[in-house]
Amino acid sequence: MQRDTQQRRAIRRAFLDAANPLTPDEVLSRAQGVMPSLGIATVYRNLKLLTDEGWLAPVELPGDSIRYEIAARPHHHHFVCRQCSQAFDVPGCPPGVERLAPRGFTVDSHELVLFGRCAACA
Amino acid sequence: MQRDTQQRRAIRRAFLDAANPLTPDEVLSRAQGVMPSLGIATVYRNLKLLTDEGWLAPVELPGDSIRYEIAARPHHHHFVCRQCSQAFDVPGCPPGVERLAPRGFTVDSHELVLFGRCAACA
DNA sequence: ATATGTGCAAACTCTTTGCATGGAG
DNA sequence: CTCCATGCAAAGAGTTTGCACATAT
Repeated sequence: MQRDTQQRRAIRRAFLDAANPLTPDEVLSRAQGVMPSLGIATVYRNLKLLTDEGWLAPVELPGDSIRYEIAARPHHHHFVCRQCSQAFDVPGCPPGVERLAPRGFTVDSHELVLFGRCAACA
Repeated sequence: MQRDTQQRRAIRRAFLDAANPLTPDEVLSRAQGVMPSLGIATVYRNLKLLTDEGWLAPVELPGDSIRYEIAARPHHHHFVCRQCSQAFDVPGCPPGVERLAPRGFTVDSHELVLFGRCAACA
């Protein structure tokens, strides 16, 4: 069974407070605000655990480490700022995306990433 | 100035012969067919160099190492097979993709990745 | 002849794992 | 009191860099 440790609670809190997908490092520094002794290995272990559990979903955006976000969010995509390299959520999805696949290929999911400058870095 | 070494020629050949974007490792093993003494460090150095030159373009598909492809190709996207983890080119692009960005954000490029089973792994 | 390019090995970064200790139940 | 979870440090994977030697020009 799963224990409700301070570390795990701090990590979950980090995601609940975040508006964007977070890298392991971002999770570490945010969660250390509450739990300063937290180590990076624990972060990785919990990211894996919370993902297996279905609470987190991996967001594999190019360029950086893998990020994670709370799984129970509606379908959306991401914008990555080339300046500050933060990831932002983008609502919506272009229709008909799955139909681009070549004949004989089966699409089970897709990821769309926009690159550019975020409002703060513009 | 740039020297036309056997190694560099073997690396360029690997891309000219490939139909898909290649990871550094894939480049190494293909180019070693022609140049067996080729080392991975040389591959990395040349990938960087050919990219800076504009001959290659990085394709940062999630999940794996970064891949590269010849830059002078028409705009297209990619399909990644979850079984064999190869990347395939997908012609076409859904219209209006750039308009998904939030107000105040500037889009300079985008990447669309489809995931699933390729024809061979289906 | 000269300076760029290469191969090797060491350094680095990111992630995972082993092991003794700590804390939730 | 038990066992799962944590922290630390070491081990792995992928990538980059320093240095002496090779080679394209």
